[in-house]
Amino acid sequence: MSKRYWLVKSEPDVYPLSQLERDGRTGWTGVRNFQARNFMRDEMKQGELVLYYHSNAKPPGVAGLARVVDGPAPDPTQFDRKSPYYDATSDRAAPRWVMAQLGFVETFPALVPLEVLKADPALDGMPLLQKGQRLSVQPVPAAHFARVLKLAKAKTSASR
DNA sequence: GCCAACGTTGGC
DNA sequence: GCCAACGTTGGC
Repeated sequence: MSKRYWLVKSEPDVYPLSQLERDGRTGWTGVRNFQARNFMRDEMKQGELVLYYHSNAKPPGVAGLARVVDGPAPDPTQFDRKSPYYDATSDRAAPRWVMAQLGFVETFPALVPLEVLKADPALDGMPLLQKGQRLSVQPVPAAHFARVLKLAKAKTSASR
């Protein structure tokens, strides 16, 4: 089976890519959407690459790369009464929410802005760009993933 | 700050 | 099972 590619969203005010770089790796806690959970639980495999997207940012865009560094694990915040992600209905014996485990890979030389992604015909149909999509964890078709990397590199050479 | 789009909840 | 109300996401 070939590798898949992913995208995760994070608000830079909350957990920017630079923080993942400092931490090295992190549990992707706080996801409370079933579809996103299912991707993390069932489909994200160790070693797969992840576009790290900054949402609610100025401007929003892809900041760099992360990697799935381990299998999924129960999200501890669901059992933490002090956490905003606490879920009183989750059973410890069968936790409802899981987290992916992500490691830092690289920060792009420059952010690839959402505006640039939208303007690129090669990215037509990319899930991120679909109207109304809000998934914080989502798949990225291989061709789109390669294209985003190319845009990130193109920025580098253009800035020299 | 606005608001469109979406997911979830709960009354019936 | 339907659907209105509500809360959240996230670009602008």
